[in-house]
Formats: sequence, C-alpha cells, structure tokens
Amino acid sequence: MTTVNKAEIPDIVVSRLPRYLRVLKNLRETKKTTNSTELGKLLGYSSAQVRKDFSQFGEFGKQGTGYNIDYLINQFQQILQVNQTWDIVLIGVGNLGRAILNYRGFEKHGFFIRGAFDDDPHIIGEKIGNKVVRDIAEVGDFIKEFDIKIAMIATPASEAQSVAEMLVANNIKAILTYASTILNLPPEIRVEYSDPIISLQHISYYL
Amino acid sequence: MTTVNKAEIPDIVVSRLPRYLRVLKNLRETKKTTNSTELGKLLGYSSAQVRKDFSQFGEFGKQGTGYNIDYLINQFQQILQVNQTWDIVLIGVGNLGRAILNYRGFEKHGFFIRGAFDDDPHIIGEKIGNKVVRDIAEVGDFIKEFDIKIAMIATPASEAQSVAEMLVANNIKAILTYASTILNLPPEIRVEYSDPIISLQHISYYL
DNA sequence: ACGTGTGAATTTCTTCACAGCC
DNA sequence: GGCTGTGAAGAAATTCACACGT
Repeated sequence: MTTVNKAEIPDIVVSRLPRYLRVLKNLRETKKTTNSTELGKLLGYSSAQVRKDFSQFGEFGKQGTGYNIDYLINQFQQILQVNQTWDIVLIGVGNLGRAILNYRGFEKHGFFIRGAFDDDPHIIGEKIGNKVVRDIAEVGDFIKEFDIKIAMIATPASEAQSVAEMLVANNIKAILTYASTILNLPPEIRVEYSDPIISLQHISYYL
Repeated sequence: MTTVNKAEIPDIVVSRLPRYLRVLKNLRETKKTTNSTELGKLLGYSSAQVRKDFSQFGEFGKQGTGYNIDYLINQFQQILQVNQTWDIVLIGVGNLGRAILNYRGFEKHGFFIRGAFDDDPHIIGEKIGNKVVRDIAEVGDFIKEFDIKIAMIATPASEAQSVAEMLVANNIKAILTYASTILNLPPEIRVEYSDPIISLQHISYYL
C-alpha cells in the first residue's frame, strides 16, 4: 500500500465509503469477516465494484478469505476522518432546528452540535435540549473560538444563501443544508444537501 | 419530438431535473427567459451538460434566444409528474416525525402527508399540527383507502427495515427514509435516503 | 476451492465543436 | 451575434475475467 493522494480519488468512490461503513457496522454484530459479494448484495453494487472501490485505498483483503470487518471499519473511519470528533454549529432554530437539536444520533458518530444560532429575539436565549440558542451575530466569534469547520443550515430557504456566505466569510469549510435552495459558494467549500423536496420530486418520476 | 420511453433516460439525468426546477422557479421571479450557460452557472454544470440533459426530453429552446422559463417549468413538472398532488404516509412520530409534520413546505410542492403513524400507545391519538397520530396497525387499510404510493420513514434505525417491508407488502411504491440504515427491498421500489450522518461522513473526508 | 486485486474491455457520462436557426 | 441541439471525441465509471495467493 502506497501513499494516497486524495485529489486522485473520485468523489463517487468517496461517496460510497459511508455506506460501506454503515453495513460493516451492522455486520460486525454477527460476524468477523465478509467478502465483496456479500457487501455488494447488501448495497446493490456488483462485487467487482466493491473490490475496485477498496483498491483505491489499499489492499485490505485476503484471497480465499475476504475482508476482516473490524479492520475495514477502522481503515474507512481513518480515510473519512471520522475516527475523531467534529464540532458543528447549527443555524436556524425553527421546527427543524429543534428536531435536530433533540436528535441524539449525531454524537454516536462523532458529530457534536456545539452551538445553535438564530436571529429571532424570541428564540435567542431559549433552552433546547441542553443548549441555549445564541444570537447569530455571535457565530463568527464562536466559530473562531472553537475552531469549527462544519455548519448545518436549517433556516428558511430565503435566508440560506446569505447565511452561508456569512459562514464562509467566518471560515466554515463545509455545510450541510436542509434549506430548499441551491447554494452558490466558492468551489472549495463542500456543500451537501438534505432536501426532501428534491428527493420526493426525483422519486415521483418513477411512479 | 418523439415519444419518450422512461426506461431509456438515465437516472443521473432524472436526478438533475428537480435541481433545474428549483433554480427555474427562482429565476421566474425576475425574468422570462434563460439559457444553458446561466442555468449551468447556477447549478455548477457545464452549458453542454444542460443542453444534453434537456435534449433527452425534447427540444425546448430557441436558437439565439434560449429557453422560456415558464415553459421549461411546465415541461419538467410534467416529466417528473409533479404537476399533480401526491399523498404520503409518515411512519414514526418522534422528534423528527413531529418536525416533518409541522413543516409546511411539502404542500407548496404538491406533497401532502395524509396520515401519521406510530406504534407507541402514548403517542397514538396525539394531535400534531392538524393531524391525529394513528396506530401503525391501521396503516395498511389507510394506504388502500387513499391509494397512497409514497411513504416517509422517520422511525429509529432498528425498526426501519421491518417497517419498510410491511409498507411494501401494503403496496407502497416509493420510500423516503430518514432512518440511518440501508434498506433492502425489491429493486422496483424506489428508495431515497435523507441521512445526515452519511452526508457528514462524506463531507468530513475533504476537511 | 475460494475470493482478492487488477489490467483490459465495455458501458456510461461529459465535453467539444460546429451546423443551423432566430 | 447569440444560443440551441447534437454527432463525435474524450473522460470516467463499471464490469469482465483471470492470475495469483491462501
């Protein structure tokens, strides 16, 4: 196995790593090893696809035997940099923002919402879960103080673009947005969309 | 323009249609026409890509002028079958389910949550938004009665697979799931994932 | 025998580049 | 001049198929 240059690995392969991780963690409950055929079946990929994907990062398997599940999990966590914790700021504390704050599932995977921000004076100061909602005006200092790189946007669509620009100006490097609008940001900023409307419209083509 | 056979259109093209729709609806506010260069810039695609995508469905533009925005919106809505309303059942009324029920954004796009279901007796009967939570045992009849094809799953991950199988057995054709687990279902069932953990893990590779 | 890792072949997706029309 | 629609070219992703290690 040689040194890996990230720039060389296609994003489409990277995008499958979290899926592999997910099923590997399930498999871990019941077995020690797996193979490309089994993994492929669980994810809807061909076995060749699985092997090719893995080969981008090294030689993880043994001929005749397959892959050690714990070892794979470890490798993929390292590759994805999720073998550490990440701090996150959440912008927008409406219905959705509240649900996100109350959802305890992020922490199990190492993602911690360190601060929640809104611009509505009625909401600022409110305590949700174990967090007090802060004034959006303070988010820049907060990001600097805790060296935060990831933001989640749960504002109305109309505010998402300006909020995103403000966050980028304050050194945020990656954004997960729930707002139903497409963000225009510098290409070095990673943006992921979690937009149910887009998903439903995609689905409905096939109905 | 000839008859379009859906099977021939690559899913990757279909998956971009909702994005085009989104920016077209924004553009509609301020102008009548647009062109492939402008659309590409707004979405991060090349202008050739935009034109090739559109050409899969017909000839929508005029040389020298570009595309009429309203006309495009109309065409794409028809193609995606979102020029009608769709009824949806929601399974799982925890924090996330509540947020979804309170979110008024689906209806504007023609998606209506007709029924919300849970298996917790403490939650069944509760009124959220303008809906009463129903017993999951009744979902089969409900789906039949209202001829529902789309379900949203907002249960804990541990229950998602069995809930999904039950829904499919009751004739659901498409699922949007928020649960952090990969569903194994017959290939003719469309599944879309809205999984923030997967998105965050993908993002974190690049940080 | 089993199942990986990988060049080669194939298929799919994107971009090029330009004829043709407004 | 501006911009579409599209064959042809090019790039990227996937699958094939098999040598090789266990």
